Amino acid sequence: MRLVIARCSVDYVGRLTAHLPEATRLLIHKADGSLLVHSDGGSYKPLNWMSPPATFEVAELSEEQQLAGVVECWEVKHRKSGDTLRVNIFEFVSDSHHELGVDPGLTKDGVEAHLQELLAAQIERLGDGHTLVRREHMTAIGPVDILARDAEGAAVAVEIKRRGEIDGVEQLTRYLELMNRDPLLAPVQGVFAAQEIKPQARTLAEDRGIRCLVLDYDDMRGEESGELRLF
Amino acid sequence: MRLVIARCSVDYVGRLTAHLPEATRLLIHKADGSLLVHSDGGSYKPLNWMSPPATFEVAELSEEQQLAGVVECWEVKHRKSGDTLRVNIFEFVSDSHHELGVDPGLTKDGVEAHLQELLAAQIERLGDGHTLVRREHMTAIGPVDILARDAEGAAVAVEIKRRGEIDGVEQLTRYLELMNRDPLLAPVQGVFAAQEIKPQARTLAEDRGIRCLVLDYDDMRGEESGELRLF
DNA sequence: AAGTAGATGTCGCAC
DNA sequence: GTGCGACGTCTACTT
Repeated sequence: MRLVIARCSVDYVGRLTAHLPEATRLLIHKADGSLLVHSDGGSYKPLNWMSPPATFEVAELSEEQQLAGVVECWEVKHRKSGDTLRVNIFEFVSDSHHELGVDPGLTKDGVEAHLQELLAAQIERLGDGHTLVRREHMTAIGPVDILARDAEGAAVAVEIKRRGEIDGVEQLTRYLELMNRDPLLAPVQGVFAAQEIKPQARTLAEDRGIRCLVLDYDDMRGEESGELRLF
Repeated sequence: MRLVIARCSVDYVGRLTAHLPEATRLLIHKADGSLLVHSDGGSYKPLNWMSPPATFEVAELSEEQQLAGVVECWEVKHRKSGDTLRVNIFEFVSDSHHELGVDPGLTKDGVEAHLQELLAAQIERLGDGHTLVRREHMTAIGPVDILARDAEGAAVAVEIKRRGEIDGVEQLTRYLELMNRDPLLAPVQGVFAAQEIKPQARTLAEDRGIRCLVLDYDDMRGEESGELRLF
């Protein structure tokens, strides 16, 4: 990994064209050929970048570039799409190289999968007398998170999200449309379950007769550990 | 901006919990308090990070940490959400600081906005005799990209995307539902226009009576410059 | 290879 | 601030 602090301007030509005027920035050139251009602010997204796999080349300086004060020009090109990042360097402030080796990578503990697991185990949160049929019930257009039956034995399809937004309601609507054509299931009641449901999503869901259920993650985890203690 | 190359492990606790085992990485600590943890590969997304605004603190080392060989522990906490990133540093390989100043920022030329502009100017691409009513026609749930009328004077609502996927069809469907309740507009014909339309999106659209129109960006730009030459 | 749904998405704009 | 759509989305996973 090469780290360069330099006064530079940057031009990107690819899916769009973009330009960064001259300023001092951090340039990160990774082992896989990718290049990141970072400023001292913003979030993790670079001002501009080239993703791997890419080729890195120090380009010949045109007379125009030399007159403008460019001391080095980098041309980073994507191997497949041909997208190009051109960096005009006016001054090197710092330039270093470090061997990092291959990273063991991130391990994460998801939330949505855990929510599904918890709700399947605590299915009565859907309402008294509810029973679980199965998780990931397959339909022609994809799996419904949870299929259950209410106290009267009627089918209940549950879509689980960490944050409930309109997209999730649309998804559940498509499932319900399909499932309600199946005489063995119909009528199917829809439940939109999430840690947090956005007002617009709730309005859309309720307008379509879909019930909204806010899941308290901490509470559910508490109940889980409580159950564990009993055994 | 502080740049540190260090052998470290990282733990994130926030919307999810995640862990990075000990390895040599690049740590970028920005002026706004944010921290990025990068490996020598992957794309522009860091292995782990904390977005601004955040507080940075060098934490006391527990006995356990000292025994494990930790020489310094950073605790970076998000000011609002309380999400925390803890970096255990086992060895400093490099440590430097640079003043970058405020960045003038990126200027870009978009594509979707340009497509809308071009289609409005070349409205006959919708079909012979079509006329433009307006761009960004407001409805109660948001603006329709283009409202036009066909040769017979019937309303045509156009949704434009760079890449046409199912979401876009759902969006247009919602607009059409609403617009078809307006006696001044109904019946409204839907057109889903994009540089590229995914098969599933096309199937869904056509199933709902929405016409699909593939836009040739280069061709449209060519016609635009051709028109410019005439004047 | 292509399609789909999720993301600690991030970013920018309108209300 | 919240809502909402776009993004050079990226990414992992399934078909």
